[in-house]
Amino acid sequence: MSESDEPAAEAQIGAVIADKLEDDDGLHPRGSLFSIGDLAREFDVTLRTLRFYEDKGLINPRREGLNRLYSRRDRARLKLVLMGKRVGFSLTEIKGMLDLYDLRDGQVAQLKVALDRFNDRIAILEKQKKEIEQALMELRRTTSVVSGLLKEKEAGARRS
Amino acid sequence: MSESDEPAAEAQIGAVIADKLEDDDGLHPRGSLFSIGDLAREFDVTLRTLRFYEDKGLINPRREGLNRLYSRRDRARLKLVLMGKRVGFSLTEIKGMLDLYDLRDGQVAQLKVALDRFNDRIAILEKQKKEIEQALMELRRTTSVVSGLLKEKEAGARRS
DNA sequence: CTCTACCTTGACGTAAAGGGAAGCTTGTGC
DNA sequence: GCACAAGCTTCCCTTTACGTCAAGGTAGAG
Repeated sequence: MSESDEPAAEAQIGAVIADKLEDDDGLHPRGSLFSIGDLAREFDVTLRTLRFYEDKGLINPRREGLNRLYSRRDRARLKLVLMGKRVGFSLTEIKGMLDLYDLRDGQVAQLKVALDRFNDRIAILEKQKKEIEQALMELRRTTSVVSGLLKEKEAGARRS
Repeated sequence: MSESDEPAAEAQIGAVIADKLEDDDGLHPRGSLFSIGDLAREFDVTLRTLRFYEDKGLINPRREGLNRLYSRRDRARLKLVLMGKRVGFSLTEIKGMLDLYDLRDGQVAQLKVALDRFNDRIAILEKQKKEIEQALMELRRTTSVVSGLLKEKEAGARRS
């Protein structure tokens, strides 16, 4: 239950939002910069994945020659992406929300939109949960029927 | 709560297994035969789907010239396929189980295998259910954080 | 100079379950 | 004699989230 190990293995959502709000774009001289490998290790994703996300417009690291250089902001975006994935958003949906953030005109409106999406997702997840519960019931019924049949069959076999 | 309407719209699993055990292969003269359209209507699937299933080896209707002719057995298989889908098996997995049935040597062994698969599925579904519950928790936490932020922002805006 | 590790782009593959459309038959009824 | 309904086959398209080569660049270690 310590809290200093595994810095962001599970990316607390609170921290994500917090990071998002830290918002140290490129304002200060040179914050912490990361290589693609750094982020891959930290968040346990493959390099391919990071490049893929970039290709999809989810992250936009600068270049140092050919190599990608990720800022803290890129890192925060990645965190958001991964948390989005965990709760079931598609990359496209996530991009939509990230793009909204980037517009950051009033911010408030954007947050409201995000909030709505979250609530939609919650509804969807609850529905899926019910479907799974349905499936579970059907399966349990089935297994009990089948095991009943099995017992009959075996009993029959013993009698013959 | 009546039980005579919607014959198989939801295919009771008990009935499925029962059908499977009726086992009227081609033994008796001429049972009931169905056209592709018949089954499509009865189970609310498209013709495309039925042909697709055939393509995947899940059903093997005979031909009357070019046209497909489905036997009661084909129909029972279809029922199993659809129920398998409902509980989350892939078509490939379903085919595997159906093929086992067709080996019908001892039958008992096959039923045991099916039973195992069912239990595996149950485990998977339970896991998914937990994941969904996790996601729900994360989302709920997030929404509360975000709506908290929103309130702050709005309050701040009013003060400025 | 050569290894090795790490990085790059780009194209193609994969799984799942069909959807959709083109274009040909066949049967039925008027 | 023709339209219309149903079927048939074949082939390509879709979505999601990457994995997997291919083919080569670059930098530091020894």
